[in-house]
Amino acid sequence: MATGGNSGRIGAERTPCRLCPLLGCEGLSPPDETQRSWIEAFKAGEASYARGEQVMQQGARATRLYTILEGVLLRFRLLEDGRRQILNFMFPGDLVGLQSAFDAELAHGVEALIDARLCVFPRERFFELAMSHPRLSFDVTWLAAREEASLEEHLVALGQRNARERLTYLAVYLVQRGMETGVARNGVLRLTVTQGQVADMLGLSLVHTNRSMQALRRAGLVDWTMTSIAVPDLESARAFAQMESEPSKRPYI
Amino acid sequence: MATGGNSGRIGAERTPCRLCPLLGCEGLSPPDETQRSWIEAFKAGEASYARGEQVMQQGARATRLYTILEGVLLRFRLLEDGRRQILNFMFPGDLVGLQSAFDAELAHGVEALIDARLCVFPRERFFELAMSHPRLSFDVTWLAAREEASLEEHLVALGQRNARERLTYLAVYLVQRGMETGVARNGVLRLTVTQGQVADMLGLSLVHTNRSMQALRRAGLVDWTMTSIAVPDLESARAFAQMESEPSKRPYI
DNA sequence: CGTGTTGTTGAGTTCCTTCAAATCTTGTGG
DNA sequence: CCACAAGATTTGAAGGAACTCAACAACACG
Repeated sequence: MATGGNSGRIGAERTPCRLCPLLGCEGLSPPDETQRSWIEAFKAGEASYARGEQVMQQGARATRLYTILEGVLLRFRLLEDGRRQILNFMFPGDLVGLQSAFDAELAHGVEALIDARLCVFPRERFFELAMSHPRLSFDVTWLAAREEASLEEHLVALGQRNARERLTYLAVYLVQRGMETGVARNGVLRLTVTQGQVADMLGLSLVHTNRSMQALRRAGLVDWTMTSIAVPDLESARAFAQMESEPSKRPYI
Repeated sequence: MATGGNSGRIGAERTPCRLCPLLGCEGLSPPDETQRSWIEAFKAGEASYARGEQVMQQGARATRLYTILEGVLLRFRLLEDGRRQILNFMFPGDLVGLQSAFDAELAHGVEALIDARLCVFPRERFFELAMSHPRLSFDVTWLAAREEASLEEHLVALGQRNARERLTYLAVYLVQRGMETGVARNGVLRLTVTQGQVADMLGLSLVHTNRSMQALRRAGLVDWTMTSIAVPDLESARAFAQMESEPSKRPYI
């Protein structure tokens, strides 16, 4: 882990958009013919990253824009003294590096939580695309708004909930996103998230995260292990964490 | 306060866009001729809200989209048991109700922190605008990305900082935004934000918020009173709260 | 077989919360 | 203009949630 090396080269393989793995996802509404062909023209290639590799470096001025074809990434922010805050987890269909499309330097880093395959778009053509294809641009805004909604949920969790509530909140959030994107089934998400990562996401210490997880496991609410996150009863977990709304369908690039 | 009544009627007054008060703002880059005329055509009128009035109701399905001409709003999220999380403060030039543009029901409420005047756009024509004026649509995406960046900052604050750091963070954030939008000068923002509101934003108890404020006042870092927020030395305050980047300029609607 | 990462457990401390009550402000109506 | 009510700030004291420090066990990896 923490290999540091920024490999993730653009590979020769190039899945044609009509075979895009995202087409099979429940939670996504597929683009129409014309859209697809334009996306295909916009696409620069694909890139693969191994678990733990950096996809984007905080502070850098990114030149690419990505869509996740498969895998899970995480976005985080580092502070000078070494503390870090994980901002969000990113699933297939999510857009990576929107900020970078607006020429500012990246305020966060992105790394692969598990092996991932990304679809690459050249940043400099983003503006061009937005101008020539308002419909796609609109969808991008939609995605941005949805990401914003996620962050709001996280904010509510950090601001208003205690450790155990935060943990169940995050478990439900992840399992839910996993189910939408075909990564999870039956309330079980097979994904390796270390307790350290959870702690950095929820603003808790590692030790307290550990103890709270154990409490939730004993209570039968959330079973978060090294290799998977399981929420046996989503409804009661939602009730425990005071969660309400379920998310809606979305378009994708 | 908490007048409850949702007045805020669309008034007869209608500032022509070429006299828009936002044109005077340092932090905003003005639209060109064609853009302005299209915005003007899109505009449905203006609405005024008194301090404490609800602009948008959580759970409702909003029919309007707003831009703030003057005043400050706050966006919040209520939980069933009465807890509330303030998500963000909104300043002149900000877009209110973007989420509602995507037909989902509002996950947050919006209320006027001080008397405010808003520019009203009909929600149902938003899509139409996006399709016919990609440039403006692009700017909206820009705004959404910028709001997202704010939320990320808040998230870092709640997740990684202690009470006093959070308070100075918020003070700096507010004063900075105030200066960009012409509401603040010289590190002083004349704005009534109650300690209860601060507590609800930062995820702290009212009592602890109070004591931490006093500590910061004694330390000379932040002087947060009933009527204003003052940060004598922005740089040392930033250093204390471990803040780094300054925000960039932005377009507006 | 050591080395590094992750998970687990114990003990003591700090930060923050809760409860409760007093003071100060603000607004309102007589 | 004063009295009163409602809201906001302030202060004290006690309890609890979460943190730090420290050590050890389990596991993967080369």
